[in-house]
Amino acid sequence: MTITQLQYVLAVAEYQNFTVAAEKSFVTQPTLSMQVQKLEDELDVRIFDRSKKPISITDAGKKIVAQAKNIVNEAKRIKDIVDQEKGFIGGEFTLGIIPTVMPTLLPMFLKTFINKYPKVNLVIREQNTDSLIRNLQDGHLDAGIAATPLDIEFITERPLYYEPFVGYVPPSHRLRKEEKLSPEDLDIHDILLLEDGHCFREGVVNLCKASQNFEDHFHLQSGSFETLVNLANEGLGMTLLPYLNAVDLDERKKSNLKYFEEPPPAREISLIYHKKELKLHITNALREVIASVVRGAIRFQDVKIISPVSKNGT
Amino acid sequence: MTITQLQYVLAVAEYQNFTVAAEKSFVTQPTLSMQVQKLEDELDVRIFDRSKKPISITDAGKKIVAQAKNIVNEAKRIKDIVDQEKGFIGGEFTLGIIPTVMPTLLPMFLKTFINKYPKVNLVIREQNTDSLIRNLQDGHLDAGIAATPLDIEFITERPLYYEPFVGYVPPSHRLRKEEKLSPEDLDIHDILLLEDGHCFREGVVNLCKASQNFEDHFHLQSGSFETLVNLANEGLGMTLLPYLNAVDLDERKKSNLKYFEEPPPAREISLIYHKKELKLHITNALREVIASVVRGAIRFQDVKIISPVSKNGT
DNA sequence: ATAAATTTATAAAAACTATCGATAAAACTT
DNA sequence: AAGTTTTATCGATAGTTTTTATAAATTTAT
Repeated sequence: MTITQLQYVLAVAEYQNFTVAAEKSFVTQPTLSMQVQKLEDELDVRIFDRSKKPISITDAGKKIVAQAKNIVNEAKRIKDIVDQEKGFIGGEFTLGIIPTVMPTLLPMFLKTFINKYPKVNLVIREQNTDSLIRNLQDGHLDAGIAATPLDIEFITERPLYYEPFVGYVPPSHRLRKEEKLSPEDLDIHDILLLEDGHCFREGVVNLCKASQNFEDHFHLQSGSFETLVNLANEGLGMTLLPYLNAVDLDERKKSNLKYFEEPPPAREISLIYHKKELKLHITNALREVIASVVRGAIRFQDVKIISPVSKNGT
Repeated sequence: MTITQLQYVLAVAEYQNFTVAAEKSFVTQPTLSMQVQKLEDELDVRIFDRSKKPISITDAGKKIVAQAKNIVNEAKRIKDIVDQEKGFIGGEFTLGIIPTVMPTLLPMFLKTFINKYPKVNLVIREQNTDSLIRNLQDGHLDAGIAATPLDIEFITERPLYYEPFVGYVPPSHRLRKEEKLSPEDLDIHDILLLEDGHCFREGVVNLCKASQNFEDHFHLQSGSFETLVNLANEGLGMTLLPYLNAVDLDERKKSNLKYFEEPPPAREISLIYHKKELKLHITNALREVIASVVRGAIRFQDVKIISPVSKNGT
């Protein structure tokens, strides 16, 4: 049994087709077919059922594929271990970012990072917190950026910055006359929120919960802050924006912003990664780059951190 | 990088010597040396420092060896997966048994098992509960036999039998005149106990705790029941024995046994294994064999199970 | 300090294996 | 039923692992 054979098996399992799998593995079809056969002979079990097309995986095959994935992944990590030992900052690095952070944070640090560490092949994925955690666990992500604290056993959280919430209050809104917002003033029923799954929503819900007894139903949920702002302008209520999104608004819309009293409620944005610390060198490099660019953009000493995790265990 | 190369590296790491490692790997020394070199070249890092003898492992090497162990172990499991899928009962199976169970239980089932399943290469290791749990976690053991309940997240417990405690009370002892023992009569200060680490001791301590407020100091601790019995005969106190140890005593000593009132305090002995259920077929076969031989030796309906785990978190 | 013994590295030859291109066989499509 | 797609088989070839033989380096013993 060789690692190559396992990789071939994984390719066939993925593409459900020997010819395609061979192409993707950069070998000819007979090469791949023979190696898969050899492994099947050695284990004395069929992994794939080729009697019909498209081919299917046998029961034993499913378990073998699962284990093969495991082995091939662990084998790949040998290279990471060596890189880390050498202090080499390079190779592939996959970073997941939650949707409400992505558009504002990514442009701030991306250029700086790829210039400073040109040998890192940075792969960015936009994912909500739940899939982010799952992908960190099974090794599909090397690190993630999410609202914290999450308090998950196998994850290390390294705070990057604290981002206050800012109110977007259109002229027609009852809170328009207030100089500063206070969490007690908020009414969850006239705040426009992002759709479920975005952890920013959980944060806002928690913020309102802190001052009100709150039942779980909303006027409306949308997928982007831009939509929320436009809906607010239509008189459908107010909305809350993270600070970095708020400063990105055009001048006309900025006039509708209302800040909170000190200390403003804020979300904690952290770099999170598996406690196994597999690519710690790159992770640390990333953290320093982000921290340095954010330091110029956000400067708040005293904030009140709002948890992104819903209390009733979503 | 091949699995063979990783195995060679592991052999060198284990024997700290290329020549011996080659013999143990059933290849010649140049074969092994060259493959290790090839891997070092591919990773571009020294794994072993050969400049002095005996050779030593580099820092990077240590990490590579740890990961290689992982990979090679996971690779071995492919074969297990296939065996299990086929319902084949065979291959290596490593079983850990706690010291206070080993001498009485092992002779009862070993012959039956190896006759019934001649293709299983059973490896038995005597280990205390703590190392048993550790070895189950890192895959060095396939199953274990220990006093339960342990209530450990990743472990499945399948009770095998309930073994009552029996008092060994020498003629001079104050409890000698009693017909039956009762937990309330016991005084931890004149019970001879096994040394720390044997979970049987924890069970007895818990039994006494149930009726007394108990401070942690003992007259004496020994490593074997035989010593305890002999010490008891010297007038140093009484001791408690598991039922199967008690019935193994010679006739003269048996006269000093005193049973508990119904329901007698008892320990639960279980077959424990990782929730991953890697060799479930063999584990189940083992459980059935043990359960069938024990059924003839111990027959109690109503017992009071004493936990083997110390309450103050040892 | 030098010789002997032990251990690891190197070199060339032999055995073995993965890969390829060409082609046959099987299964599916129309 | 013919054509298309997909997988298996075959022989040739390049590449790799392994072995035997031997050299180089290191340690131990005299």
